Amino acid sequence: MDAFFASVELKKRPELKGKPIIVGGDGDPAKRGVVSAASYEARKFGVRSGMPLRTAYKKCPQAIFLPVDFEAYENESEKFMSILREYTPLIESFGLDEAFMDVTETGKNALDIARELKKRIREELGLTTSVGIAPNKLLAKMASDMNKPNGFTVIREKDIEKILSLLPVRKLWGVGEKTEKRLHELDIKTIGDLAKAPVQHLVRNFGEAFGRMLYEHSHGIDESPVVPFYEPSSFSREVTFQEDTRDLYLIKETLFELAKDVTDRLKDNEYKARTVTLKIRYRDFHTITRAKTVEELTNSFSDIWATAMEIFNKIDFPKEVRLVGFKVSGLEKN
DNA sequence: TCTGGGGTCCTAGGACCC
DNA sequence: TCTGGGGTCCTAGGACCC
Repeated sequence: MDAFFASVELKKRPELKGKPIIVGGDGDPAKRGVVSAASYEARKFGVRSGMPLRTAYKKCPQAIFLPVDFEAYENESEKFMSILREYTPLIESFGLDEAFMDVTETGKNALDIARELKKRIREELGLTTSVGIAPNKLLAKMASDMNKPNGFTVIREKDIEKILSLLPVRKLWGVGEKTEKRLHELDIKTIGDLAKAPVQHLVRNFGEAFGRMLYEHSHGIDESPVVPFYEPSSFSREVTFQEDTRDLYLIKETLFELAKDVTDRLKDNEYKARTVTLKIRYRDFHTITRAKTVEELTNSFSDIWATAMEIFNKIDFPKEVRLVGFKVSGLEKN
């Protein structure tokens, strides 16, 4: 889905159409928060998702800043996914606004399906999409990114090398900022350069799993199946304070709220957990996590909070805190 | 100066067991 | 005095994705 959060906001307030829209935090560019989505009008000013709202404001002060309205996006996402489900049950959602579809067994032409989907989503939801069609998930994902917005991109088997080789390595799925930098240090700038590197060289530099993945991905190889449902492996919540604090009561109180929330979600989804993790991010962005695993699976708030306090009491607070987080993992279904 | 929130997966090291 | 090799579980941190 193109600029999904921003596009849903425009459905709520059509009079804003054509204006630069920035969705993020609680919609106040003077406060802490980052851009969750920016309309293409805002992107012209250099606004990107992940950017601090304050920075976005400097780049585009005339933009309309709106708070994140998850409920609205979840609703729209439901409608989007159910349209996809009419074509195949083999759908793997990836966040609220993306999905992989395996249409191999539908007996229909993938391009026809894609054309129909784009049309229906435009007509029924009033939203535009960018579609990628390819022999595997990796290439479909990269294809969908190539001609945004309103894209329609096909990568055929015979064109894989030609299409990949000239792209910067950063465009490869799984290569972020850090890996890009390390690859540059190895004089690897394009996906073609990466494809020329021997597997062993990559494994030595990036570890067994990641090295191998880089090798395969650079050759367009991806055998991973479309998986319609994953068991969750953790539930968590975290929050950044508007101002850094050393007030231990405030920190503990905030953790308490997060823990209640997470435990409610644990119960609602009918899981029990064995591990509790606290996360503290200090003023200088140094971040620590401290975990404890108990013998017995539990979903009882008082058990979970007791474990959290055991951990909490061992944590040092030598400097101000900007974020606290609470997570449960080691899950099993009730 | 600034750097959200919710997830996943991987690695390295230590404890422990046979 | 010198102490292997394999496996599992746990913790902490880091990179990446949307």
